[in-house]
Amino acid sequence: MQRIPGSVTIDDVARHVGVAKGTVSRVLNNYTDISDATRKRILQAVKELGYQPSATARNLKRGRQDTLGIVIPVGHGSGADPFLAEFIDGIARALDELGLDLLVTTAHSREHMIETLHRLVARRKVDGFIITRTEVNDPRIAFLSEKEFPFVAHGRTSDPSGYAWFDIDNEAAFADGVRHLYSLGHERIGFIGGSLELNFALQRLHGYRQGLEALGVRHDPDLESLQDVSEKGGFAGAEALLSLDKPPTALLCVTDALAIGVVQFCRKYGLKIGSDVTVIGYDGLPVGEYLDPPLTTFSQSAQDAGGRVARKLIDVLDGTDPKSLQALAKAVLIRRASDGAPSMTPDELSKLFRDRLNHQPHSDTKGE
Amino acid sequence: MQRIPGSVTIDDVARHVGVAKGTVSRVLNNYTDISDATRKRILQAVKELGYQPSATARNLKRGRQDTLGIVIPVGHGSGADPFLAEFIDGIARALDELGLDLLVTTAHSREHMIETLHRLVARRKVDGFIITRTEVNDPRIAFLSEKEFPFVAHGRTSDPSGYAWFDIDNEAAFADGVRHLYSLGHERIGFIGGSLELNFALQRLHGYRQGLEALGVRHDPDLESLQDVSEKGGFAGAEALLSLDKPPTALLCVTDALAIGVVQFCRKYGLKIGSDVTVIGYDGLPVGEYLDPPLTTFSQSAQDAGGRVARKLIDVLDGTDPKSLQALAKAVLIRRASDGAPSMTPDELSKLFRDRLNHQPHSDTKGE
DNA sequence: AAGAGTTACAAAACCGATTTCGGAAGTCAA
DNA sequence: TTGACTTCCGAAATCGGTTTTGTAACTCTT
Repeated sequence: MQRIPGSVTIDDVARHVGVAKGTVSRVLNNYTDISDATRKRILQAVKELGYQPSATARNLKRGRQDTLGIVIPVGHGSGADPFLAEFIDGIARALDELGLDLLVTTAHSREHMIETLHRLVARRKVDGFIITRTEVNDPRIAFLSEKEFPFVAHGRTSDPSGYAWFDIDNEAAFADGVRHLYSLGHERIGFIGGSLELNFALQRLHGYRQGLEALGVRHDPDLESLQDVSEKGGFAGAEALLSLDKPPTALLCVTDALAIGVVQFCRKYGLKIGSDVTVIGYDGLPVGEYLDPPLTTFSQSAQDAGGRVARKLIDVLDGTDPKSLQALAKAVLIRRASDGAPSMTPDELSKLFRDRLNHQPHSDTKGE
Repeated sequence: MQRIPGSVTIDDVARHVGVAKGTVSRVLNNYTDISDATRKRILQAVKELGYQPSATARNLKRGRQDTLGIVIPVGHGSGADPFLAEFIDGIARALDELGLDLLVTTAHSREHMIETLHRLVARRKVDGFIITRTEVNDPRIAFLSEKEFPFVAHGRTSDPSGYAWFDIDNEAAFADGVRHLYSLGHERIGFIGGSLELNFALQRLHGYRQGLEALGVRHDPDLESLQDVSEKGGFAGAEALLSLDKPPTALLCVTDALAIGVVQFCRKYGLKIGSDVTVIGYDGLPVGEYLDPPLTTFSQSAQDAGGRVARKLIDVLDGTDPKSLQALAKAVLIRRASDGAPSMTPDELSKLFRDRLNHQPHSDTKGE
């Protein structure tokens, strides 16, 4: 009863032309056993009536939804993750070209995420999933694998062998980062990371250590601070590391958000970024460009990643073996202005910082 | 044939219990004419088999999709709009509570957007639409209104009488902004706006002018610069206005993106923000907090707006008269640190700026 | 104890497409 | 002519639910 008004069905078209609805369907789906004359009349009627087949009815019969799903984690009111925003943008663009749509849902906890996944799979609202921010042991991937439900991951898990994924070579990037900082003259290089359940955080930590080892330096656990992957976390991480007796002169952060927090911290205490303290982020977010100084960061084009991942998932749905759809890309270091040669030794930095701590902190905190 | 493996249907449940499938359906939909014994047996079987009804089949019969749609405009590779990201986040959170999902698609041009809208409506993939960034004469609203397809707008059009919307009182906000700047001591106040086809840009311009009028100042077209609503636009706008013979000492920008561009510009020429030049943005983006200095801005909580708009659309779908679902909210000025009393007169500012222009510009531009 | 109501469910129709099946009409070879 | 093939399309089954309709078996009335 409450039908959408003006919605024309295949029966309307069939009646209008005087054929069976099956015939209309065959014309629209390019079957060959239709005479040219009839085809033309039907096409004409379709155009006249503005008929478009109901996605629902078609899906019911076909068993496909032409829709992909993504579940994004949300914190408590913290605001959208800019990386994910770019990523989703990239997915949607890619899907648009293929006539598919993207279903976006949120989850506020790990349980909620699995629950949502479960619902969407069981109710068959989507044909496949895109998983982001993979964890070392990811319950989502376990769930979807077990259900044999198509999906693709952005990032790997501890065992990346059985599914399609796209990832960045995080180890290589961070090893490079260490080498880069070392060549700038930094001897003590700090690391601000995130929960080691997040695979990218773990990989970047490994890369950081590998980079040090390659230089013959033993990694110092004191220089590794694990925090919430957010601006607040970066702030806290900077505080922790710069308070050390022998603080690092350079900080390698696993995300731009963390790096932004570090910048905040340094600004608050009047430490000059790019000389007193060097900061490097990761994500290549556009925001970084507008920071003062513009943030040096590893870029992986979230948008591009979204597009790639979407296309991989389409391939999976088309029957390609997921195992053959695994790809590793390199991150590129975008040097802006937050890195440079150290202006002083760790000891001097420590002294400077303590000085600043005792004075009224630099008044650049927020007004009202 | 290519059915999702392990997908259990209502028939499976019915057979398992030994009842008709209609009976199962009635149990699941809380009909009363079922004996307790049968109800229990069916519920038991449902749990045992892990049955969840197919959304598609249900939708086909019900004529509803439990899905809302949003079409977001995307530029050419420019990156995601942070405001929209927050907005969508807010929508998705609200919908999650109600068991609805959000379909996100992109459109790269106005025509493409209408086309996408058309497709989604005709194929009935969504029950209603959320329209953002309304234009003074919005073809999307015209289209949906004519089709009598449910929708809600974030922002109004020139004739806002016939549909549901949520908007901010842009005029009031900008009039307030002018008053605020004037009270800080600014005599020449500039305006950096966007295309006047965007209703919010038009309204904010009106508000700006009203604010001036209320102070008995006649608005000066030279002080109004219309740009692309982006960082680049802000940069260009700042350049245009600060190059005037009598430049404004304060710039009111219609979005934070523009304000960020202004900050960039001032940084490049070594103009101190909050004293030499005052900048105020609009959107209350979290990013603004991390700028140096933190951006003073009108906040309207994109996330909150998303939630409100979503709930309004639900109400429309539930039969509430859209005309009764119109709401105007106030923007709040968040004072951070980019506004302050002018440190000099327009003439002095002009001289200072010309000086800086002739020297090598301050070297804070990006390194490679 | 007969007619009137309930109760509790089975059976069937329906939503709007796609796809299978089968048959009428036309074509061709024998 | 007649049987065998095509060509073209109508009829019906199907996807997996929801909703309507119908009815057997009880329970009340009076």
